[in-house]
Amino acid sequence: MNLDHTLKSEIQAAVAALFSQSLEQIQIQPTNAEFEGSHTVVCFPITKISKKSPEETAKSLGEYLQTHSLLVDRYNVVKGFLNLTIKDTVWAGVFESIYSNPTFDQLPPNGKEMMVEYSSPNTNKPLHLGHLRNNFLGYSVAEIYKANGYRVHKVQIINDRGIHICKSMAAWLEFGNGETPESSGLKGDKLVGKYYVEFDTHFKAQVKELGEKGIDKEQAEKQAPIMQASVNLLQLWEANDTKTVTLWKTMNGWVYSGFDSTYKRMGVDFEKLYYESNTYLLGKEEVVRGVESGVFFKKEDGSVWVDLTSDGLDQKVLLRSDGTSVYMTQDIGTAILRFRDFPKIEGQVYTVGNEQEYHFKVLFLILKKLGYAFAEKCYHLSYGMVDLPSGKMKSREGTVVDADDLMVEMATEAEKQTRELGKVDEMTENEIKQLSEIVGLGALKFFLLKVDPKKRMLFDPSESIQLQGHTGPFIQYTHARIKAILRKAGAIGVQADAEALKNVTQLESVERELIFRLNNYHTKLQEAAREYSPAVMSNYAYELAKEYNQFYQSIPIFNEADPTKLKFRIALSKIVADLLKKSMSLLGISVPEKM
RNA sequence: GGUCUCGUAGCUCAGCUGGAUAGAGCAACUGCCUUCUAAGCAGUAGGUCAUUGGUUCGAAUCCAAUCGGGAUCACCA
Repeated sequence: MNLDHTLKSEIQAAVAALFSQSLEQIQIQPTNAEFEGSHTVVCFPITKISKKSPEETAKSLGEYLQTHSLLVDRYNVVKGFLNLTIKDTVWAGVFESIYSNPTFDQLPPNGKEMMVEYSSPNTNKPLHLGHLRNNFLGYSVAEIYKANGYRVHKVQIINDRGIHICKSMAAWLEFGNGETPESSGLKGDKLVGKYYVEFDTHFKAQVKELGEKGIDKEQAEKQAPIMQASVNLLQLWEANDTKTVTLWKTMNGWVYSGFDSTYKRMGVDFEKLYYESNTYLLGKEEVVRGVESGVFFKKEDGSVWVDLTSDGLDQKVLLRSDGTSVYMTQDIGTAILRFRDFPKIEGQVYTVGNEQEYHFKVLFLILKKLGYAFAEKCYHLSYGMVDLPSGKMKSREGTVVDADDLMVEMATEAEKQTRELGKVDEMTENEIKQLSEIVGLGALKFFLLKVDPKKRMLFDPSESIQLQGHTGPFIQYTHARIKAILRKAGAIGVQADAEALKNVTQLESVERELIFRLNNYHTKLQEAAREYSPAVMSNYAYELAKEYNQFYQSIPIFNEADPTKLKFRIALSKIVADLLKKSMSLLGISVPEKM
C-alpha cells in the first residue's frame, strides 16, 4: 500500500464531497515536530472553493476524514493547517509491506540506460582533492541511477595527449637520468608529476633569465629552451615519431598504474575508458564535415570556427590555423563515439567542474547544430570547487592536497581515534587496519558528498577528520550498533517475522517517525536521481540514523516483555540497518559490522 | 564590461516546486554509562535568512535593483 497516494486521494475525495468541487492540487507536508500528527494539509488554497475561513475549512475536512477515512485516526487544527494522525495499525501495515519486500532498497529495473563520465584527469600529475570530489560524485550519481532501475555505464575520458604531457616528457628527458618508478620507489603518477613541477621550475627560471636580457615576456615564454623542447616533442608525437611515441607510452603507463592504485583505494570503477588520442581524429573529421555542410566556417588563415552569436554566445575556434585540434574538437568526437558504442543510453552525464560550464554549453549546442539528436540527452553535472581554509588550491604554490596522502591521513586518524576509544580490545591488528580504512574513507566521502554538488565548498582538514556529529562514521556507528542488537537477538533466539508484524496495534512516537522515514526512502531515491545529488541520500541516511539513535536511547529493546513488540522492534532495527547500508553504498561508503 | 553563480547561527552546512515560532553538526556550557556499543542521547545559549523594493492571504524560498565573494568570456586543457 502506498500511504501517501492513498491519503491524497482520500483527501481529494473529502474535498469533493464537502465542497462539491474537485481539486487536483492538494498540498501535504510533514507535520512540524511540535504538533501532533504526521501529515499536514495546508488549507489556505482550499478556501477558494470552500468559501470558508482556513480554520473552518481545516476543521470540516478533518471531521470528514475522521469518520470516513481508513487511514486517519485523529486530527487537530492550527490556524489553516490540518494535522492528521494516522492509525497505528496503518503504520504497522506500511512497515509490514516494507519488511516483506526483499528489494525495497531499490526500484525495479526500468529498461533504461545511462552513461556517467567522471574523473577524467590529465595524465601529467597526480590526483588531488578536487578529483576526489569529482570521483565520489560521479560514482555516487551512477549508483543512485542504478538504484533507480537504470543500467549505468561508468566511463572516463583520459586526456592522454597534448602539450601538458610533453612538458613532463621534456623535463624527464633533460633531468631524469632514466629514473623510473622502480628505481625511485615513487608511484608512477607521482614520478611524472615530479617532472611536471620540474618543467615549471626551469621554465620560470629561463623566462626570467631571458627577461633580464630585455626580451618581453610573451617572447621569452616561447623562446625558453625547455618550452621549445616540449613543443618539439608534441610535433614529433603528432608525426608519429617512434622514439617519442614510445616514451609517451611509457610515461603514460606509469601514470595509469599510479592512478589505478588510487582508484582502487577510493573504491571507484569504470566500465570503459576513452582516450583522447583515439577520439580527436573523429572530432576533426566531424569538424571538416561541418564546414562542408555550412555549420562551421573557415577563416582565411585556415582556422575553423563556429558562430554562436545568435545563441547569445561567442565565436569559438574548432581547429587551429595549423590544422591541429583543440579541446572542443576531441569532445565532439568523444560524444559521437559514445553514442555509437552505447546507442540505447538515454542520458550522458559529464561530471566536470563548474569552471567549464561555458565549454559544455557550447559543446551541446555544436552537437545540436551538427544534427545529433542526442545533444538533448547530454547533461553537465557541474560541481563547485573545493577550497581550503587558506584559499584556492594552487599547484604552483604547493597548496594542493594530494589524494593518496589525504586517504592515508584519514585512515591514520580513524585508527588513532579507534584506539583512544578503546574499541580494539577484541580485534586483531588486521581488523583494526580494515576498520580504520572503512571509517577514514567513510568520513572523507561523506564530508565531500553531504554538500550540494553545485556549491563551492570549504575543505577544512580538522573538520573533515571529525568522526562525531554530522559525519559518515556517525552513520557507520549506528549501523554497527544495530548489528550488535541483531546478533544478540539471534543469540537469545528472537526471530523477527512478517506474521508477527500484523499483530502490532500500538506504536511509540519514535517508532512512527522511523516508519515515516523508511516510507520516504523511494521518494528520496528519485529526488537524488532527478537532482543528480548524492547530498539528498547523505542527508537521508543521516536523519534516519539520528532518529534510530533516539529510538535506541529511549526504548531498551530487550526489556520488552510483549513478544509481538519485541519482534517488531527487532524487525524495525533490521530494516533501518539495511537501508543505512544501502544509502551509504549509494555514496560509495561501506559500513562495518562492528566498530 | 557581458554572462553565470553564491551570500542562512562564531564556523561548516540543511531548508529554496511560496506555508506554522528558520533546522542540524562543530565550537561553548549542563546533565545521562552496575541495563542492547557514550563514535551515542537529552538540554542551555547562539539568527535583521547580505541590503532595499515588489508580487502574495502568506517570502529564507519567486521577481527587480544594489552591495559583497567566485567562475567564465583563449588558435590552454
